[in-house]
Amino acid sequence: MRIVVARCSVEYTGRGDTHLPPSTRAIIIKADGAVSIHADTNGNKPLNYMGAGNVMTESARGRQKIWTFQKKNETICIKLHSIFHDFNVDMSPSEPGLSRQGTEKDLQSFLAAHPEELGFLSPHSVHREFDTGAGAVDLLVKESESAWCLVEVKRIATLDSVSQTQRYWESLQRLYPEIQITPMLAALDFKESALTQARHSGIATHHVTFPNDS
Amino acid sequence: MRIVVARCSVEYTGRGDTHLPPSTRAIIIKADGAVSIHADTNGNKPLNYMGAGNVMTESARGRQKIWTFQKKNETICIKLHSIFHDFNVDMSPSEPGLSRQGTEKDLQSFLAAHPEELGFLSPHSVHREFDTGAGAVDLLVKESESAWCLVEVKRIATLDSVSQTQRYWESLQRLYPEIQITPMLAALDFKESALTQARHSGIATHHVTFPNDS
DNA sequence: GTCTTTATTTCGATT
DNA sequence: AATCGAAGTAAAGAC
Repeated sequence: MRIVVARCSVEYTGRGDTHLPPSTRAIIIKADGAVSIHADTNGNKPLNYMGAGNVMTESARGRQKIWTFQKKNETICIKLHSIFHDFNVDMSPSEPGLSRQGTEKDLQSFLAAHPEELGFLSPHSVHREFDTGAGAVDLLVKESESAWCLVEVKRIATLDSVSQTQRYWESLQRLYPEIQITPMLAALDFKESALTQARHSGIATHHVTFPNDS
Repeated sequence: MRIVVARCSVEYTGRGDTHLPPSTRAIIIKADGAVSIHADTNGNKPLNYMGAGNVMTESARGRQKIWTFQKKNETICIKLHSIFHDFNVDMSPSEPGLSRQGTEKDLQSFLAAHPEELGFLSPHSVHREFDTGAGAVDLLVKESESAWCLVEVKRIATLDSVSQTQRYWESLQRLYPEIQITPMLAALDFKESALTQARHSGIATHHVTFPNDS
C-alpha cells in the first residue's frame, strides 16, 4: 500500500464527470491498483476514487507530476502540486477478511429451517431463492399442492420491500395460475409506511425475532 | 487526519455483527471522527468502518491498546497488537469538495426544461418532485386538465425503478380518480428485465440522451 | 429525528 | 466479462 499526502487536483470521467479543485489530501494506492483520494472530512467515503484493475501512468507537465489511472470506461487524473509524504507500507498479502453475522442471508437460512416462526406448522416443503420470473423470492413455502406462500425476507422492510414482494407475487401467480399463492413480508423491523402499503396491497407482514437478538 | 499502520483485530456490532481476525492494516481517523480500516486489497472499500459522529475511548488490556468508537446504536472496537506507524497529517480545514455533472438530478432538470425530449410538445405545465402519496415522482406533466403523465427519471432503469413507477402511478390515480394518469419511465439506460416488466405493467419507457453525452 | 431516495453507488453471484 | 439483485449499503434531503 502506498500512501501519499499531497496538494492535488483531480478529474474523473466515466460513470459521471467530476472535478476536484486543488487542496491537500491523502492518496491511497493499494496493491490491487485501487486508488482513493481522502480529505479530512466526508466520513469514511473518499472524495474521488477508482476501483482495482486499472493501468497507472505517470507523466509530467513542467515539474508537476500527473498520475493517470485508466480502466475500460473510466479515467481518473491526479495533478500533484506538492508532495508532503510518500511511502510504502508492507502488508501481509493474505488478508483473512471480514466475517459477518446477522445478515439478511442468515435470517433467510434461519427462517427456512424454522418455518414455524412464520406460522407454518407443517409445510410440505420450503424452497429458497425460488425464481418468480421477476427475480428470486427468498422463500417459497408449499403448504399443500395447491397453496403456496411466497415470503420475502428483510432486515428492515421499506416501501421498496413491499413493491418487490408484490412484483414477485404477480409474476409467480402468472406463472402458476392454478395455484393459490399468498404473499408475505417478514422482517426484523418495519417502517410504518411499509406496514400501511402492505395492508393496502393485501400482503401479510410478519415481525420476526432473530434468535441472537437480545 | 491520523494514519496508523498496525497489526490489529476488529469487532463491530450495530446494523450487523462483524469480526476481523488479526492482520496488518492501515487505520484512518479523520477530523470528523470517521474511522476506516483498510487492507491492501478489497478495492477502495475499507474492511470495516464507522461513520462520523462517534466517541472514541482508549483503554488497555495489559500492554495492548484498545480503541473503542461508540455511536448511537453501533460500536467498533479495535485491538492494536503492534503499531508500525502512527502519524498525524495537517490538512486545510476547508476542503472545496467534489463537483459532479451528469447526475440524475441534472437529468431531471434537463427533462423538466425540455419536455419535448419525452414527446410532450405542448404541455400545460411540468411539475418536479410531485407528491404521489407514496413518495414524490420526479416529473408530473399535465398535458391537459384531465390528462397527466407521471415521469420517473433514472440514469439506469432497473426492476426496482419499474416497481417504484407503478407504486407512484397507483397511488396518484387513487388520489385523483377523475384524471387520466399515464406512467412513464425515462432513463439513459434500461436493463432488459426492466423493459419487459414495464411493458407488462403498462408503463411507457423512454430512452433519453443526455445533451453532454457523446 | 425519522423516513425516502440517490449513488461515479459498490459488491457479489450468475450467466 | 457483462448482468442483475442486494447491501451493516452510506449520505443527503425532506418532513
